[in-house]
Amino acid sequence: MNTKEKILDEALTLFSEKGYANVFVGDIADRVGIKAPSLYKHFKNKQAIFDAIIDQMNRRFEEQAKAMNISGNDASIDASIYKSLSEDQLLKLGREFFLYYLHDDYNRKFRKMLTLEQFHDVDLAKVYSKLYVDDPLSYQGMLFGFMVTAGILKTDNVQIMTLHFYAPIYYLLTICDREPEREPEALKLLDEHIKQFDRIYGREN
Amino acid sequence: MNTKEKILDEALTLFSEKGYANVFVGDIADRVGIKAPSLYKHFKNKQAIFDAIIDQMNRRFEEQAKAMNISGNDASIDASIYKSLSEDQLLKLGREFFLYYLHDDYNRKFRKMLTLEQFHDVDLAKVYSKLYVDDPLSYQGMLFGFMVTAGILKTDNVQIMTLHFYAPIYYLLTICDREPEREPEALKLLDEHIKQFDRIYGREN
DNA sequence: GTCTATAAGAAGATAGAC
DNA sequence: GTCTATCTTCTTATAGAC
Repeated sequence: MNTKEKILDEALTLFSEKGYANVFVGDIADRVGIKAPSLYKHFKNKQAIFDAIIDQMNRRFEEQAKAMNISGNDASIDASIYKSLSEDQLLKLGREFFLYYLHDDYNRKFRKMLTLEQFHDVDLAKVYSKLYVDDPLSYQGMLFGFMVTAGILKTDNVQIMTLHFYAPIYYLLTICDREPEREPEALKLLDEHIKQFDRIYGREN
Repeated sequence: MNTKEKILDEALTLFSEKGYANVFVGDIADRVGIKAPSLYKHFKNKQAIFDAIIDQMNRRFEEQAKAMNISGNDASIDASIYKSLSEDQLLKLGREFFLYYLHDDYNRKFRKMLTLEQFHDVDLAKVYSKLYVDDPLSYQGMLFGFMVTAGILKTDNVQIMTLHFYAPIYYLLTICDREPEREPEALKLLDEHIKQFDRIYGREN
């Protein structure tokens, strides 16, 4: 990893814990192993570091979205995976999704940073809403839509069913971001949530 | 309102929008209509203002909890209100609860301030979790418990049922805190959520 | 309790040598 | 690209008059 990347990496770590205003250029430099003035050879100023992190996330996200479109074409293939979805499979998928977002360093730090900066301006509010509200809901909603069509799930309001699936997961994620020691408790609730979700919306009903 | 109270009030307004570190003592003084140094006659320093806001919230919360215990004694009276709960009544109650927390200035500002400061230290994390995770869930869970006993609601896992009720409400609240212009959309989803909740857990099933 | 003046220090950023 | 030295500005907080 080159110096520029290392700066972004360490800055993200600090921003996610302390918030932009509480992180000093010197703190970032310390962690990178250089002096503060050297940092200005890589970025115009402190704000440019923050902006670069946001840009980087947008790029990664678009790549990921593109990769999903390639693997899933019109996403009906993604749904076909779920064609014969047992409760155990649903649990496994839910847990994997949850633990990935919780434990993946980049995802966790970026989410925490945005949490602290979401009210700072309209653009950041929109980024937060896109990443953690609208996109997960519309993607998950699309998958659930296919599953309803396939008769795996049953509902007359896919949007609300998706909200019922996703909102508790989001809620448990915010608990663990704030108090990581509550992860076991959250995982237990996650399992019970998914089991109950399956009972409510699954084939059997 | 005396000067000390006005300082707390204006400080909360600013902290909730910009975060503690981005608010300067002079900003608070400006809004109060005094000069920065005068502010130090009322509070030892900037941190003391923040701490006083937290203390004030704790006091208000304890008063409210006490008032609920008096009016509801062992809370079984609260539950009796819901004895004959129609979908319309559930909708009305849910909407009132949601709009109160969203529009009440003190609640909204305090919640937004804590959102921005929740990772700053363990104490603030605990305050956030108490106010917006554990207490709502245990209080709502208690009410739902009575309603299950009374046969108004049906479930074999009250905790998860409560999570299914509360998590979407929390989720919609965070959307509106971040993007107030999305309130109509959130209210529509709130209504559909509660209707669906009633269909899932209500008497009829 | 409020003011003006000011101290004290922190933090962002630049200059210029290497 | 990194460093030391330094500048500038901003911010908290105090001193002391009224």
